[in-house]
Amino acid sequence: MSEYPFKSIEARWQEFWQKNKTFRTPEKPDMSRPKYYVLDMFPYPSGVGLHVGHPLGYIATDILARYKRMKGFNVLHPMGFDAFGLPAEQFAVEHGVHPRVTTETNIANMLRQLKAIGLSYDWDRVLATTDEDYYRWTQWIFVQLYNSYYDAEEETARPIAELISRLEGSDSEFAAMSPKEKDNVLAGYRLAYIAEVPVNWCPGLGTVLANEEVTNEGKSERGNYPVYKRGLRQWMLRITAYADRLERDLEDVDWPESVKIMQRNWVGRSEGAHVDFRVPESDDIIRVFTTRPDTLFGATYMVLAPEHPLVDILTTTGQQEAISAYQAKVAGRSDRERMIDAKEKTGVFTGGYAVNPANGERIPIWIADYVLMGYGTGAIMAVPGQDNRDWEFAEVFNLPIIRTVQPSEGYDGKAFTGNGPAINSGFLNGLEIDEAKSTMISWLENQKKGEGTVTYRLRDWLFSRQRYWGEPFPVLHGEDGIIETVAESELPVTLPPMEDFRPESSDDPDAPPRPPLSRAPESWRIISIDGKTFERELNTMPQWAGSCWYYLRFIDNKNDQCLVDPDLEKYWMSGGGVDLYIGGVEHAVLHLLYARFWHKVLFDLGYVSTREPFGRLFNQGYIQAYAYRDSRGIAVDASAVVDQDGRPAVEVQDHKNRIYFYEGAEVTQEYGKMGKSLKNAVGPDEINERYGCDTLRLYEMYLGPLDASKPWNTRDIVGVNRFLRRVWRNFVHEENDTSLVADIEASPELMGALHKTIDRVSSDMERMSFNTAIAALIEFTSKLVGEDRIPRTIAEPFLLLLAPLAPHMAEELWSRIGNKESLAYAPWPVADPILLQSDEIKIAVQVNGKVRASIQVPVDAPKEDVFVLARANPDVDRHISGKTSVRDIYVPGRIVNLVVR
RNA sequence: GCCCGAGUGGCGGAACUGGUAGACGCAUGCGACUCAAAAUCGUAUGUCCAUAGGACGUGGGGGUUCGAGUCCCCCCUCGGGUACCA
Repeated sequence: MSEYPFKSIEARWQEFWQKNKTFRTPEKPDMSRPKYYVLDMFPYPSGVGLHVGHPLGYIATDILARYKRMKGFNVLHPMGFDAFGLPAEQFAVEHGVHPRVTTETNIANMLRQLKAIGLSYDWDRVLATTDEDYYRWTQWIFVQLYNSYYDAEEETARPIAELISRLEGSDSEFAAMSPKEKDNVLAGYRLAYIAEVPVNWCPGLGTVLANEEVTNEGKSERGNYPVYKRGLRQWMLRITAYADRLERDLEDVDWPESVKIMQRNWVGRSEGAHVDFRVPESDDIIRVFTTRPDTLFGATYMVLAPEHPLVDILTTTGQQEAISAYQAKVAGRSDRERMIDAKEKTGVFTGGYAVNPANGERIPIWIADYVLMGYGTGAIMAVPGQDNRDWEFAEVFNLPIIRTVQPSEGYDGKAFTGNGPAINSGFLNGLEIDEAKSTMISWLENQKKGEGTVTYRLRDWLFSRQRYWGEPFPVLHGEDGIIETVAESELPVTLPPMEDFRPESSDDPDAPPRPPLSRAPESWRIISIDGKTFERELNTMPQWAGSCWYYLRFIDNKNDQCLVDPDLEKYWMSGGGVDLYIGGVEHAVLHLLYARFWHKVLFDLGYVSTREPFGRLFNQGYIQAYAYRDSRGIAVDASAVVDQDGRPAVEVQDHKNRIYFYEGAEVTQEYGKMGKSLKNAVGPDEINERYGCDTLRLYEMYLGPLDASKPWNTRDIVGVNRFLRRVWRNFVHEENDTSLVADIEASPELMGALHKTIDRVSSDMERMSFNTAIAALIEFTSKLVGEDRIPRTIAEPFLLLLAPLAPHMAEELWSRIGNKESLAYAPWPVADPILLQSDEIKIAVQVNGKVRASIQVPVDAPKEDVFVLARANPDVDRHISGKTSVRDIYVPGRIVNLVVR
């Protein structure tokens, strides 16, 4: 008896592919052939290894890579690791193990797991963002950003040197400045610059925290230290310069419409006006941005963000206490929490007033947390008549409401946001909104009280981190405050060896940050060039940096002269960039926007040939699983959670009336994306061991459509395993292990079924509908069960169809029926159109839209004949006899509908 | 809060362009093989009423249409993102 020996088969073929470098993409490909660049979003090499959610996308891209090879494409299908980042650093802080060691161990383990799934990556192109010869070029790109500015007129990045020589020549004031002053001016232009921005500062940990690392009580997730909002000098990247292009060029890419919409909303272009409100008896001006300058006459009060710099000046002595208390309350909350609670309107009157520039009225100035410092100017004019949030605020605090747009007839709601003529608005009265806007903008401009403007929700990219395990900035700070970038020949600036990776903590919330690199040996920190002393930048880059351009490095990963060879770049990126990029929709905005931004800069500077990096994007769904949170709202390791009877949560999670505990403390259950955030990962190794990776591959694809999220449940896995065992029995004799494939003629029925299967599987491959492709193969396999011998003309095409999905079994059977070569590059079968045709088709007959019968008709039967046949059917006749015919409908090849009364 | 998705039998899902809802798989029932079990093969399986047959049915409510899982409006629930998790 030979039961499907998956272990030996899978080991043999994985070794074969590795030894023969079957899937290696030549460094110099034959460029006369079409190319297909299929890319996965690369993983973080976590300590727990791959979870079953990762391979969902990887198996899909692998199937396509294998399919495209069989279709004659040069395929580039690489894999790498986004290996800088917090967990390795955190582990280092806690256990004293260098992040490099942890990272290398984790990568080795994940490589083993990836290879064990039979993924056809070009293993010679594996890279990690932590490789010195990779981050050398990440730093190089940073230098390009620093040394460039955005020419808004020409809409392109240019070398800053061009701007300097222009200013030196035409601007005498600039020419006369000291180097330090010039630096300050240029910082206003560079694509990389330093600015002070508000952050969640945790002095106890000596670092900035993400919103998710801050608990509801304003404490740090780790260590429970207090967290403060404070300004910090940070590296920023001027992504806002590209806002328009990032929005506009979405038109040219084949991405899910929802992702494009999210990116457009994230960029958040809005047209409107800046309006200046004067503060009486002072020189202070409060500038606001509004999308509705036409409603200025209805601005009855102003609201500033609690952190707005003018608040302290405007606040009267009587209000001082209330204002400070409110500011303190708000400071401990994240922007997100402020927005979630936005329905509950809170705020405090500053005691100060401003003058409405349209009508000269004195209006009160409030502070409230629904106005965020990070958007617009951090101040708004409140127009309750036309804005819901303002209306609600005005109701709570008894502020005046003036309608300045005539609501439509019968309108009895609160704020009116629809169209209508202006009222109570002086010179605007009677004008429709669009006209009123432009009239008001010209008036403001004439009066020097404001101007028309476009703003974006998008903010510049905060690019520095107070961490060790990231790319060092190739930046030197001179004693005189002058900044210099490290010479290209000196790159990479490698991380110094260290034993203590903690940033310096402090009890003083205002103490300057001392990131881990401040503990680096002086020999690293301080360098001397031409007699001048410099200190290295002590911050590092965020994890986003390395993932911003890895798709380019895969094209030419060994190049030590430039980041990518131009000819290779042109070939692999032709046709609009990466041909297919698969990853989770969680990257819809940040990663994809950052990568597009860098790509556009590289395009402007002439290093890449396409405007966009990723021509086609596809989001795979999530594998979801139960997760658990403790009383502070922090996710705990799901595998260590037990119920009240001490049973592991994974065994009872579907049961009702369970209470869950983690280390003795009660936790709450929720359901969501499998991964590190929710700490609910399940690995693929166990399934591999028990059923083999061809089963795992098929199972993950058979779970449902690729873009749908679905729960992880191993119960159904036997189904696809039975399918593979059935295929094996069809091809290999159970007793003597010999091939059952023979050079005999196939029946016309079987041949017809095969070609319909070829047709179905081929179109399913094209539209990435792998679950239905597998269903088609299962159906066809059932038809083979009764056959003693499988005709070769059936067997070979069938194995080729199976090959991308279950490559180990396909290769094994392919070789057992006498083929000497791997099928990895064998041509994909083509369905014979003649065998797909049939003379008769089945048509459903409806009466008044309800199906009553189905009839066989010739494919080309004329309408009238079909109606006659339909009426002749007894099941139809029963429903139409005695009734008047109103209308007969025939959709050829699909349906008959007889409408009667 | 704001932005983006999803919701179809007991379960995972199919139905690609408005045209027979439930392909395929799991689970379950029955049968064959077997001393027996496993494996395998065959067969049935949306719900309700029932004799032929019929009514209902794609999260809920309304609408458009000869015909709606699919299009439009309102609502509910769940998931993703919300800028330092990536």
